[in-house]
Amino acid sequence: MAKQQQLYKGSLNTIIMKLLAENGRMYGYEITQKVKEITAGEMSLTEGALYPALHKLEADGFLDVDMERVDGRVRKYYKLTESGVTETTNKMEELENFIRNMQHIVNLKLT
Amino acid sequence: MAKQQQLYKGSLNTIIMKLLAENGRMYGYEITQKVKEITAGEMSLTEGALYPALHKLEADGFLDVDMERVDGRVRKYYKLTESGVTETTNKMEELENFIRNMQHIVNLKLT
DNA sequence: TATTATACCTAAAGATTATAGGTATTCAAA
DNA sequence: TTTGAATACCTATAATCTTTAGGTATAATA
Repeated sequence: MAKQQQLYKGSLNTIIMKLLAENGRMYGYEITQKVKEITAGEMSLTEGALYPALHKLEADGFLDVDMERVDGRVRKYYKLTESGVTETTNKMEELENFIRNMQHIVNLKLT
Repeated sequence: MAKQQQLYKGSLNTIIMKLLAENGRMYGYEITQKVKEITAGEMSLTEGALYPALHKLEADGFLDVDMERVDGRVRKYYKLTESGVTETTNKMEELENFIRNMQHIVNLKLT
């Protein structure tokens, strides 16, 4: 079992929003599974961080929700609002700038 | 004046230690200037974060300090200890993993 | 002489994530 | 059949890290 990669604080919202941008419509648990799948288990979102983050993004008007009952269980599907799309673009720019600057600072060569 | 890039929380120690690894011996204020210079002012370390971070790294045995009086002002020069060198390697691996995973998650193309 | 740059520092607040619980249903294995 | 794992949601509290907003002091510059 490889050591779990800790999230750099500030990256969670970006992850959530970009996944929604690419997949259109997702529910919380699905997002956690997607991240595990994409990173081969190296990263996993904790639910204690994820759900409050989703609620905050919704409260800020970046996400819309609709409930759906599937196989006897309720899912809360989230999708980006219009301002959520704009915010996603901003977050992505921030991430790209951060990574670019970090590359320069730590003299990092990415493959 | 472009918007200041916020640090992703968790990256400060990595920045400090990698700069020390590359430059051998630096003092706090010098580190802040170096980051500004490298990132063309896009990033700047706040002193309120930097100095406590340096003290913690020293307390954890990753940094050694010696004082020096230069032009009537005291500088505290820091350098990596042996375990600091090891820790720097670990931090760099973490950063590389984080960036790689983020690239996959957000489908990011870096130039 | 007043301001900017250099050089250090700390306390408190703010933001974000982790830990550690909780509920409830479905499905598979024992 | 009941036990455990997976699915699916949630919250409160703690922990972590950085920002904000101060502070002191010297040297150089306007």
